[in-house]
Amino acid sequence: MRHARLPASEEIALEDVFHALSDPFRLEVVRRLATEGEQSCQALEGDRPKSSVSHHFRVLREAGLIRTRNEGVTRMNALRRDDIEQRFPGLLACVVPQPKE
Amino acid sequence: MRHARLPASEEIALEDVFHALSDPFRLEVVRRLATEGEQSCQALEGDRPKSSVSHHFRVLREAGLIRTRNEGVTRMNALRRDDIEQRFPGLLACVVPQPKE
DNA sequence: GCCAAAGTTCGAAAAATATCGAACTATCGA
DNA sequence: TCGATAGTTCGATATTTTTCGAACTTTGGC
Repeated sequence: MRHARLPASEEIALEDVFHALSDPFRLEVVRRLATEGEQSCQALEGDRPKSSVSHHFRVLREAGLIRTRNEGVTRMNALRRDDIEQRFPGLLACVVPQPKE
Repeated sequence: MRHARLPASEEIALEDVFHALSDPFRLEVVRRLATEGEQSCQALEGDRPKSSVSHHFRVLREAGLIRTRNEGVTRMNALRRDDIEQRFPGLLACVVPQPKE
């Protein structure tokens, strides 16, 4: 993999996180990763072209919200739950529909 | 921006809040309103021209983060702390340096 | 009434983002 | 090795935001 630009937990910037989450598509992606666990890109693309989906995943990745790993021919995207929680405690809880406890 | 001038608490949209907070100047304004209480616009303007400051306060207002009232010839801006807390519990705590309690 | 102070609005220009097709890359399976 | 699948990258265009000066509004003081 060539472009792995993945900020370390301490490097995650609040402005970047907010910017990433200010787009409805990206916000929905984060919510689904949170509730459904890791997903391929195409599992979350709506009717968008691949290049647009790829762009949004990149924004999420560079903001530090998700991590991507290869699995065969697909790439699985996972929310960096612990890293985000450690850096900005409580933030994810505002974003994600609360699971019953 | 999606909302009219001063959204009611229930109308505050998370995307709008995130967008408003994704700008460093606006994030800093929110932090200062949180720690120092209500302020006039000019108390928070840096070296920016008035029209730019006014623009940023408008974004914050339309996102539902602040409320503005007239006081003589100045306008005082206050964080809508309770409204935000009610709508998105815990969000402000991520943004604002925690006061010692 | 006139003036100054504090913001707002307008309009144009600059900068940042988003969108989308086409070409490219990497991996798997036959 | 060939073909298909899943994404990425590139480049060009479109849309959205930001910036800033100038003109305007509102309020208070004289």
